Amino acid sequence: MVKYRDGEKMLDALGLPLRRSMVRRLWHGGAMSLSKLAAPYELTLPAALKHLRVLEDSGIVKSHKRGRVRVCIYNPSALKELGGWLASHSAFWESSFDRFEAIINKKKKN
Amino acid sequence: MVKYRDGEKMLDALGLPLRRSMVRRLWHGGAMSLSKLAAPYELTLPAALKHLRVLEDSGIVKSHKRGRVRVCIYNPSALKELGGWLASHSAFWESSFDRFEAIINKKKKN
DNA sequence: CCTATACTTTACTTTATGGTAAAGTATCGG
DNA sequence: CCGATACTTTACCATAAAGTAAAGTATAGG
Repeated sequence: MVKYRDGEKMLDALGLPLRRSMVRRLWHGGAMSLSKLAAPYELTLPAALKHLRVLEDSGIVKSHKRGRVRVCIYNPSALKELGGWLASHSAFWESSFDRFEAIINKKKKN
Repeated sequence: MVKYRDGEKMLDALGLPLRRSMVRRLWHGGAMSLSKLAAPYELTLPAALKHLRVLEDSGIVKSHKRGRVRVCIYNPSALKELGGWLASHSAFWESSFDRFEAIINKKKKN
């Protein structure tokens, strides 16, 4: 089961057009190596790896090493769950609101 | 009817924790003025206005002037539609993929 | 009217993060 | 083994976007 914390991470991850495009590539083209994933963009491998890590950390993408190749795979269930939450706009917004407000209030001087 | 283009804008808008918090405030606390919306954060009014504009442009939030006060309102249907798309991961990903790839390919020299 | 309020605009400054190059590590293929 | 390949790490840079201050506009209230 995914938690609302992952919802936040997913929204952060999807906040960049480039990363959304990478997700689409994986969703469209199936599993592929990091190099192949990065190929259409004017990106060095380190940059592509950084973005992959953000996507992986959010749960939208999975990856594993097969020899010297990093195989990247789209994880449909992650966005399906995020979508479910947004559609019903319930648990996700409620709980993360409280967390965020707590931080903000601590920061303010009153 | 909202288009997939708005889905892109919504994801861009929700890509910042601060803006997500603002959406939660409006969802939680109902309609409020820009000043009241901005109050919990260490933000000047111009900065808050910028973020409001991004949210408004995406359709997640609506606003109108009532005298000298800008009243901000959460629009539940926007995120509901985005959620529906993500949950069914179909139209949104398909169509915006083509658009984005076209731009990328034009940029690359081959 | 006159002052205060509530933005809004303009013209910047600052900083976070997206990007790179270069060197390092691990695996493959002959 | 040995060179080539496919990342990975480290250290740094460049800029877009988030932020500000200051001045401008419009409305409210006495």
